[in-house]
Amino acid sequence: MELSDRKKKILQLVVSDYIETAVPVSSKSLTEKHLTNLSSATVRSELAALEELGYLSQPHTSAGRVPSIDAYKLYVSDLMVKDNLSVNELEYIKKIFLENTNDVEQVIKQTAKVISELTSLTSLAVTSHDESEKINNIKLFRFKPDGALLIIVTDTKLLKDSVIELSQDMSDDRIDEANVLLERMFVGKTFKDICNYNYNLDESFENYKSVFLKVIDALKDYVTTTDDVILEGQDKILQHPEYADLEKLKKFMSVVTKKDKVINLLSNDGRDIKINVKIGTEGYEEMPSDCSVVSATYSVGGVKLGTYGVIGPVRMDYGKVVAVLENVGKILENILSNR
Amino acid sequence: MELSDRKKKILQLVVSDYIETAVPVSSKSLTEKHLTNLSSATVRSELAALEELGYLSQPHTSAGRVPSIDAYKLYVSDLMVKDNLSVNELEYIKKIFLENTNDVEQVIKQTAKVISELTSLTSLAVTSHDESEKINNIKLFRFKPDGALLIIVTDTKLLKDSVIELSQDMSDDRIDEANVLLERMFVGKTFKDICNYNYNLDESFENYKSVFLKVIDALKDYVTTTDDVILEGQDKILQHPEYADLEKLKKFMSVVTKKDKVINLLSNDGRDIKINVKIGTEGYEEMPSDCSVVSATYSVGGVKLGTYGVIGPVRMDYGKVVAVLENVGKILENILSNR
DNA sequence: GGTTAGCAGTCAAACACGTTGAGTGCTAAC
DNA sequence: GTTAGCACTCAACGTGTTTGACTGCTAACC
Repeated sequence: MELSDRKKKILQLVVSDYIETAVPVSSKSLTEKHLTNLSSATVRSELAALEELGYLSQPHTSAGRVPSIDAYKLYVSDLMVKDNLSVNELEYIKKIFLENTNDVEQVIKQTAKVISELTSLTSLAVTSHDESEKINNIKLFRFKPDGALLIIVTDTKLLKDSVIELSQDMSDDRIDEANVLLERMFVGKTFKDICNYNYNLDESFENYKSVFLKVIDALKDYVTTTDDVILEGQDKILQHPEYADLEKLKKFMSVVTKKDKVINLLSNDGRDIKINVKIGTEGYEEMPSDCSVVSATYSVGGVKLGTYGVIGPVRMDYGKVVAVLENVGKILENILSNR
Repeated sequence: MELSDRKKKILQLVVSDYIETAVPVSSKSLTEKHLTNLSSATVRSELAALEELGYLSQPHTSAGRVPSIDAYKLYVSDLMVKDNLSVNELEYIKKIFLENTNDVEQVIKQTAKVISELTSLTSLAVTSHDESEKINNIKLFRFKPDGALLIIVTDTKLLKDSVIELSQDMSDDRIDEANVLLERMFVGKTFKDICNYNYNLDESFENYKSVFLKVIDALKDYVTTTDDVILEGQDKILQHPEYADLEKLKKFMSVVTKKDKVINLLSNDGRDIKINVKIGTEGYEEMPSDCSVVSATYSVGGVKLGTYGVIGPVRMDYGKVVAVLENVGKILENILSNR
């Protein structure tokens, strides 16, 4: 059933008021603040109708109304006005990304931090290990007698490195030779190619066989390894009155500090949408039910960079959150692709 | 004034009981649990004496006794029995350090995590940028047309890297030549040497002047840059009843997430002791006063690795904490120096 | 002198109760 | 369809009251 325009308007006011104040909204406050041409009794009957439809509920008979999960969903999809970020906020985002755009780790951390700061919510991030990422540059660098650093630069121009053990008899010359071969073999290939291809290292590799096997392992590791999870602004959750309860806080923290659970929260169920809003975390055990997660996946030139998002009370400022996620994504993608 | 043996014994029991239970200890519970050959009235008069001396206090007249800051100090310096870690715990520590002993960042994180896990407290770490650290290996590695990675291996065999911008006309050959010069100039030198020495790059450096200046800047940066701060187990604080109060939690979080404040908390006031115990964080503004910090500085071969510690309620298990810090340090230093 | 039993005193915590006021639903009139 | 008026509900708050876990004190005892 389609809601009348007035019902929509009232529902929108209730949700946005409640998001702002965290207090059940009463018919009186609505007529005083927004609907000055209506009496509270009229609004009351509309509210009763909306409650009948499942969009509102009362904590107790003599309290105002609180939005239901369905109301939030409708609010996000239909009723909400997306925020515009202020010039200051946009400048702040840009400033953050001016430095350190080489180190993946740094970029992710900074991104998560910006998002957390601007939304006043705890932010989450998982790095994507995109199989279709192409290798642009690869090289071994000996840093101690029995160890070398494998440095990989990909499409997105972000650095990755890992340590490779060397056998004792690996001379510097042979590392140089190995580097030539490495370049020939892997530059221009995607991680997927490498995983699928079955390298049979013939006699020309004789001298480097063990090193090459380790390099291939390391490359495969980038794809199969469990994703990195970053958490920023854990303290932000304390600002929200719904988490004044210690038990809820504990639940929240215990989920948010567990890698696999976070990955689960940020998954977008295969749907290919830019911004993913999960209202009410039903189905996520251990999670307090009045939690929402809003996430976005960023990519550069078709290669996924990672998924970023925020987690907080269902009563969060979706307009602002969506605006922040969109803008951070836009700016980040811009900077990374124009290097 | 020196305490009688019995007073010491009773004070020790009160502190350890309170640490365990978080409940003011009564004369009755002491005679029931530990001092079965004394009556509660006797203990009561001893408690009254200890209160007179400033070691104990009562939350209210009809409550048991709670240790004062002075009592904790005496407990740590004189009365406490240091814990022995279980075989399982020792194995757990060793296992953690088996991998990733090359990447500084990883080592620090893991160390902080182990400490947090074993003590059930929030752990803090600051990396030391020790001026006296010697450079073992240094090399530039081009990873994109206008950028190179500067890789430095030090005495402690831990990797450090930073990105150096390259001018457009820097050929690969010239990078190779620069690397030869870099090695000649910096290997065997300490960061201190480099900071103090005034490099006047004569005509033989003509081609690399700009790169060298950048490298020198990067090297100096390692020393002057503000230290990295790591935080682990922030959620652990929720387990302690003294932080059931939201305001305290906020204060705690706001300090613990601020770099400069953490560095301050972990500073050892120039005193050259292995384990530093700060009981009651008086003088640290914004910090709830009933906080303690226990920290230790780890080093390998005379080079400081960093300072690690825990922060939590004054009522923490000092015996356990000290044992964990000592053992983690021993094992870490061992592993790193025997590579 | 140190130790103990007994007893009066204190006070937080828990519970019950009354009051208040912000909110509602319903109804009758406009 | 809208509104004023009124009875009703119930969380929040403040005020007793009771309970029991402590203590300090005192007088007797070893």
